[in-house]
Amino acid sequence: MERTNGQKQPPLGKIARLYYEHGLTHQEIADLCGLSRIKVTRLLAEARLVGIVEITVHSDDHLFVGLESALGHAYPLRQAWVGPAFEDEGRALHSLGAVAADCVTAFLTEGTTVAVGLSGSVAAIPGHLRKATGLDLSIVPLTGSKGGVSRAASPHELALSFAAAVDGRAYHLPAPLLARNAQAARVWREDPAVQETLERAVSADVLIAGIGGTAADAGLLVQGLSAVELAGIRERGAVGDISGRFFDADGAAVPGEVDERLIGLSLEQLRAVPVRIGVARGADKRRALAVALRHGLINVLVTDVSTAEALLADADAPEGAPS
Amino acid sequence: MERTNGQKQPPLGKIARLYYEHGLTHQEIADLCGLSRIKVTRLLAEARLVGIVEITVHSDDHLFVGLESALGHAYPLRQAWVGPAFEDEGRALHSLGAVAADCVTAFLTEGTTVAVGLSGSVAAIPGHLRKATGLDLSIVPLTGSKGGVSRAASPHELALSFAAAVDGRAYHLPAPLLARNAQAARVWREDPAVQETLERAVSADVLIAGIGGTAADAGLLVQGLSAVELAGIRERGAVGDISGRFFDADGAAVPGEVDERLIGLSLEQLRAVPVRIGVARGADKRRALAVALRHGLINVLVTDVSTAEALLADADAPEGAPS
DNA sequence: CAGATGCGTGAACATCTGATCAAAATTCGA
DNA sequence: TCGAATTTTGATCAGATGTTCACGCATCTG
Repeated sequence: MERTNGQKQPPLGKIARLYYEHGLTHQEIADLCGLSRIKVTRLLAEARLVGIVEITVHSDDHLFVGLESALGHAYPLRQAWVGPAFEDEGRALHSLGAVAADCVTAFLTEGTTVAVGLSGSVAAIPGHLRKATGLDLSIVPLTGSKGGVSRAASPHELALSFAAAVDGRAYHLPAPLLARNAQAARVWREDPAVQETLERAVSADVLIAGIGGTAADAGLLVQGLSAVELAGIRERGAVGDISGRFFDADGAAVPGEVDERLIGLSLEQLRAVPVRIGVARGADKRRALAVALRHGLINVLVTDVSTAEALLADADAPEGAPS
Repeated sequence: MERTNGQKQPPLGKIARLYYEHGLTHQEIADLCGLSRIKVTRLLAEARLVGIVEITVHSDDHLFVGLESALGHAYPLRQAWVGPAFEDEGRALHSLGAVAADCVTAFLTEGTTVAVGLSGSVAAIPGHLRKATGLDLSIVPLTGSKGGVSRAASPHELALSFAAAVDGRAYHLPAPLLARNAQAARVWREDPAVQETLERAVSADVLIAGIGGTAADAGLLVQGLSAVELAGIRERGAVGDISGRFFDADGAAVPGEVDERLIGLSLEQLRAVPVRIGVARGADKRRALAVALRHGLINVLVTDVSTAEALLADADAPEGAPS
């Protein structure tokens, strides 16, 4: 009718530029391009999502310097990164991912190998990473993959996302997270491809993993276990897990059936990685985090303000169970 | 001196990051940092201004492809860059600067020398340029500097801004734009420092200048002339100027007292630069632009939609003076 | 020292933006 | 071919943002 050129989808770049560089309002762009305002709003959102629009903050400022250094004194840490706290779980995850992304980025240098664990928090990272071209980075999964519940459930998928985001190379660990039984697990571990990737993970420079609690929904791993299995693990003293390996209040491995079925690095092997970044937040994780920090399972902490404050409180009352 | 709420000025980087990376609202940041919402709004604006926050659009899309290619056919141009049109002069200038910045950037390669002319439009560019590190760029003024009315009035200041923005090296032309008289101008031109910079300008790879009209307020140069001088120039057939050199309807130089007093490249010397970017918009400039384009004084055009359309109309009615 | 001038601040307002929801269009399957 | 499910679209509205204005505090000036 009136529009002679209104047929094709207008290029995102044009819209984005009109908005961000030329300062037109959504409405003005809509009029100019023959679209509805809402459509422009959505196209702009897409442009940001896809990465056509990139917003960078050039600054080394840390967000909560005080808390970060306090944590560094209270626990044996190389670094702590603290982000804002949120009521909403979705926002919290998003934000934590942003902090974690800044954190890993700080550890990337030429040829760095990063091992990634299975964790919802870790899955939130790739979206915030920015290309670090020319660094020749390698990304390795820490464990096998869990049946396809959600995308985040597979460290392999995660490794791919990371690799795509930072322009690195991803390796595959062709095995399930949990084998049917101890016997099957042993078979998997003998697979040469599995062995190769696990070795690569052991010798990684940086490790990034979530910390799981032992509450029923505190972590992706826990969610894959039956109530019975979980109860057994708790009975044996487990307070949390890192990359699928449960540990007790002394930071020691918790043996058992689940542990034998799991395909991935052992706690001792994890310790071999010099930089061990733990990402977690929330009341569920408080106990597990405190232990992981105190016993050096984790080296670098990424968390939010409220968890950080809780951890500082725990540090003052070391052994007494905080309730 | 510290305020009662005990907060020192919080770092811009923190605020910017909370907003752009973590998605807090201004209000939330204000509460978190103990500031008023408005203050946060202002700090964020400052962060963008200073360049702590950088918004990049990764796209090669041109804004008005149709107009740009039409101009390319109607006039002997290498390229045309067209931006949106605005009622408001301030916005128009800002926007034109953004387009011009994209345009010059497209011509920057290793070791490029850019010569910058005296122009309000050109002055709007540096704010939109982004660092192109490692290119070893040189920025040279095309003319001497005008007495300190506004910052934009000095090509030297401009060259410095450009150089700072793209991380290049700026050269100085230590001379006034207009000498007291022809005699004084000759003396200035004999100065070795002046000669050296002028030579550098003549052999520049890219030239970027505004186009001035002959209306009383159409251009920075014109504003510095007396009504009598201006009348004289118009009588001799001048329709506009580029970098201080007036030209007539045939694109030929307009000699005279002003021309002799001016310190800067001649029209012929300007033509020696392979890429000649002209930046201008508005009804005032229409006439001058059409001539400059038709006779190849300018090689690459940066303008806005409405000026572009006017120029296309002029191209159809070549010689008849459009009034 | 009073008055003038400029800068920084926050309140109120106007505008812009993004989320929600319902209608329309499209695709897919029977 | 029709209908159902899914996606796309636009209207409405709540909330976020930015601008304007008036005030207070500081410094400058006579």
